[in-house]
Amino acid sequence: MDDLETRELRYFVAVAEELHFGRAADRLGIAQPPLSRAIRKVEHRLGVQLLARDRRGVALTDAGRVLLDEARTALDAVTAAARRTRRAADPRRPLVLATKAGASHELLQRLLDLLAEDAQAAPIEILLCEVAEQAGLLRDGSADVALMHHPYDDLAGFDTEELSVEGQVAILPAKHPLAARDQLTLAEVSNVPDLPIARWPQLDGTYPDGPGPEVHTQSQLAQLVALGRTLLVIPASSRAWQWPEHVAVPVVDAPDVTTVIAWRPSSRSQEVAALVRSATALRATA
Amino acid sequence: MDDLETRELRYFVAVAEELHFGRAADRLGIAQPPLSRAIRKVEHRLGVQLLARDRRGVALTDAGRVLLDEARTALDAVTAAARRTRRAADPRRPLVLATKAGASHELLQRLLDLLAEDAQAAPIEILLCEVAEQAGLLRDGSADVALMHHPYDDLAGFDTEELSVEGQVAILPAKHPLAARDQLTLAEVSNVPDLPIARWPQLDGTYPDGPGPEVHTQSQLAQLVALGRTLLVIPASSRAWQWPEHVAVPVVDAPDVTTVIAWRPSSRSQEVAALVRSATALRATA
DNA sequence: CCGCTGTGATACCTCACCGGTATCACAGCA
DNA sequence: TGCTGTGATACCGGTGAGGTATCACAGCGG
Repeated sequence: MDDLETRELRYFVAVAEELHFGRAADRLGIAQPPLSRAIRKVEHRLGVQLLARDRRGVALTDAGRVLLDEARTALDAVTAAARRTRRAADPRRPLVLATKAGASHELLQRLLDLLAEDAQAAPIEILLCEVAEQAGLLRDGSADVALMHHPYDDLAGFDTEELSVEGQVAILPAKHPLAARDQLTLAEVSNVPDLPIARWPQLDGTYPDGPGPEVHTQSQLAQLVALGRTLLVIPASSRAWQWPEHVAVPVVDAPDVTTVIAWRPSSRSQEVAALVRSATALRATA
Repeated sequence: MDDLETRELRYFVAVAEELHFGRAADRLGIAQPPLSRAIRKVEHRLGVQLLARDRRGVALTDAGRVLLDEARTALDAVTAAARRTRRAADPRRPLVLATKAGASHELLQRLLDLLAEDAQAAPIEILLCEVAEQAGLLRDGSADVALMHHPYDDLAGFDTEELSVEGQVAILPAKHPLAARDQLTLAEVSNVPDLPIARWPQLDGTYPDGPGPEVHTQSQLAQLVALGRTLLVIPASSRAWQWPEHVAVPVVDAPDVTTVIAWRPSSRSQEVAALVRSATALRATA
């Protein structure tokens, strides 16, 4: 079997992301020539052209795009293997729960309270992350479970249990005329000329086109709202947005958001199973 | 980052499976001393003891068990990366559909007929496999989609669409008294002294205890039934079991079996999506 | 008690290959 | 026609993977 080595995968990902051998080599901490050689070797081994070098720049071929995607998940799996093994050997390892900072605050609080009461429960560690990071953290073994939100997050590849369903609110600058309303519709908020929707980076790191400001952290966004530059529509339970300059107005026709607890389906740990059981028990008391 | 190399993962898996450095080295085609060194190095790098060597034999530690599991999936992901990349570069690549030999025969026939009519549809290749192999084939990129059966197969980690639901039948030797019945119950078939249920290998390759014969392919099983040595309960649509010496009797209280089409959630290929759409279209006409 | 066998670990050597430096070939551009 | 920036090539040195020979030790049969 002519398996690729993880080193080769790392190299390819670096080049595919930078689209520049020099910068990629820099990022990897090696010189450019060995990197060029390594990539050619991979191409030769696979019998496939991955990069189109046309003097002055590099572009991904179709096959290269596929490998970029596959290599990322394969590398995640490899790091996860090391991480989980180390944690398995740690006698007092806490479970790591990843969640978006500020989201589902009350639910999380109740979950932690419940676990605190239960002397049996494994210790738990909260890993707060930015939007849409949870999937990666689960995949590379940085987290054991995550709170995620349908339809915002991509739940593909995980097992989930539904925890709660809630409506959404628009977060507006307090001074804006719309902030005085006691309810809004999607049509009303989706096209406010002086409050264009902010744009998040896509998977490849580039930003979609549009009039709104570019952001990649929640605090940036919170500040932009406070400054009266944008608005957003989020689940009602989110607590990252309670600045004095913010006003939350229910959006009556926005799709409901479901908070779920997610974990890797192959996780056979009883601790994870017990945690999920505790979390779902909260539903009854909700 | 101290990522493990795939070579190291392969080495560890070999030792963990053989529980014997010499045999593992043999299987890997290298000598024993480098293998010992490589494993020690991994243990040192992770700071974790993976194997308990106690003179005369090797045993897995808890952490070792975790790594064995994680390493297998990581290696699958790496092989999948190479395989899918190669296939992406192949202009006339067919989609590969994995299914248990003999199962859901009519459904498969109708699906192939439907695709044959559709000139647009990508060419498709059928990969027949033994019981429970489909998950591995999907994971390591050998197959794009699979027909799987709930609750028999482990669907964890895949996206699925339900295709059909059916009852189960007992397959019996024609000469056996129970073969004359026109229906049976689970209680009746589960404990027939002269027809003990056959035993399949578990994940680790060992067989569970019990009176029944050990099998690992369907044809072995088919023959054992014909010989009057065992019986089995399977979905009504299975066609691998129509030997003249076999009789199928409905088991009225057996749980229904759902045939699903499954694929890797991260698969972004339109061909796969189109195939799934075709398959689900069959439901309406069923 | 003494070999004998089978285990993994150790010692030591060799050479492949990874990575480094220097340089080339070439496209854009003043 | 140089200058700059790109990736490819040439060549060299050191690390480390893998080989052979051997050890240390536990069982076990005589």
